[in-house]
Amino acid sequence: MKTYREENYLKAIYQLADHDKTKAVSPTDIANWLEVKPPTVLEKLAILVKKNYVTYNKFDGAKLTSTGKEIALNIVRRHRIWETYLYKQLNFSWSEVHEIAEQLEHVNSDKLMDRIYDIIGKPDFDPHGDPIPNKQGRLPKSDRRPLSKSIKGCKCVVLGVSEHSEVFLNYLTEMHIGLNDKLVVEQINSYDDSLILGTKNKETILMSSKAAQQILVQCMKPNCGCK
Amino acid sequence: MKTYREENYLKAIYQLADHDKTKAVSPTDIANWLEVKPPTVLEKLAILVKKNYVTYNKFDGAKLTSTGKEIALNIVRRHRIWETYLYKQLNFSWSEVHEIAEQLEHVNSDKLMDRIYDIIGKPDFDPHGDPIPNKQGRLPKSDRRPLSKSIKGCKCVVLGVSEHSEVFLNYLTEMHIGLNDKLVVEQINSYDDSLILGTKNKETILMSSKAAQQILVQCMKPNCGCK
DNA sequence: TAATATAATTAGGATACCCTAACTATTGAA
DNA sequence: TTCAATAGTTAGGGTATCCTAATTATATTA
Repeated sequence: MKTYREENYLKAIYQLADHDKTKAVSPTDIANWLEVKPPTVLEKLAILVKKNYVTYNKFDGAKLTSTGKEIALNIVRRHRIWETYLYKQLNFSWSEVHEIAEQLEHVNSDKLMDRIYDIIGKPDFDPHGDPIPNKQGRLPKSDRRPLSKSIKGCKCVVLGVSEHSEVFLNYLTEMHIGLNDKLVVEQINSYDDSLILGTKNKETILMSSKAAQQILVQCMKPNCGCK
Repeated sequence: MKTYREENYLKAIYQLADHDKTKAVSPTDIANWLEVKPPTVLEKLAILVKKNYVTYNKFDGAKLTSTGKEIALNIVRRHRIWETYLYKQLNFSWSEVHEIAEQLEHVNSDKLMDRIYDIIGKPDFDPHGDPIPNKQGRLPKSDRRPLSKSIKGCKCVVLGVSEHSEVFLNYLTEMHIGLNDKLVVEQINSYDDSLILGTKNKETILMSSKAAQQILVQCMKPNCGCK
């Protein structure tokens, strides 16, 4: 029996591991992520280990087993499908969809997910540019990389963001930067790595390195020389 | 804090009271409805009473307070809006929608409900003729009454059903009786209160009193004399 | 490296929900 | 009206989630 909480623990472990692949997922990380206390996490981890969804030890942290990963990716799939649906079909803004999808992702009906996925046109990526796992839990490939790794002169398309906070998303909206927009890197200030960008409206904007690290882009030409 | 279970208890009390307005809603009724045992219900009732959502005593049974009724009607509203949406927009069959709506009704987002309600065209009734409460918890008026209360010669329109079981809905389909169909009561057998009905295809069918009690109709003439 | 800060863990509790078994009150039928 | 069936209630548990406080282990840093 997978409860709503259990799904959230597995998803949290997946997302934390995905976010920083070099770092072990610690009980404290999970606790902060889910806004519970570490002992609560320890207790749940013991259960997840017993169910063979997770392995855990102090040094490697929590790791999903293949079964656990399958469940987590299914929730991620549902989440991203719902986000796309809310954005494309129900006219929610980029910054609104996450919270509602957090609830909808736990609705258990494969048939419903199939219908929704059909309607949005079976995309490989959600409106944030995050890949939608397929039913088998496989992720589509992409050449997305942070905008901060561009070289001068690079022309690229915005495919997503790494940070989903409302503050950041609102910042992008104010800057008139949205999904699938084209950007041109006109200048890179070597002092602080800030970028001067040309945007779709022929505006020229200055962007900090911090922000550029969170924007995921793909070069428009195959071997443009970006890292 | 209203949990998903709590919402279900309030909805159950509302629906049981609505279904038979003369009968007190007993703990056993609620237990059967929610598929739990009576002591579980008693325990929850004590909590709901303390929260002032419900009053309870052995003789009057469980009754919703105005606060409790408001919550219950909001859940009913969500449920019926989702059912309509699943049926009209996502092409689910009537027998499929209930189970999925049971889950979706607990998703908490007024904005989402507003969008969904807009898309289905802000109807007052769901496809089965059940009234959709407005945001203030007020039910749209209708003169729906059981077909079984018709007098001989009555001409009426089918507006809904009181029973939503698959068996019953399939029976109606077989009998070629659907929403908005016109019926004429040609004869009433006083022995068992069964009815002889004229239907849209000029068929004549016999219907038991049991079935007629579950079909909700409205007379086509204002003062036709039906009870 | 010793002192200190941080993380992991254990112990002990609380609440929400759900149960069975036993007891009491009510009702309904002989 | 009395006895048997049914409904309501109480007592006592169980699991899932979550907590605080205290303890132990690990890391960091002066």
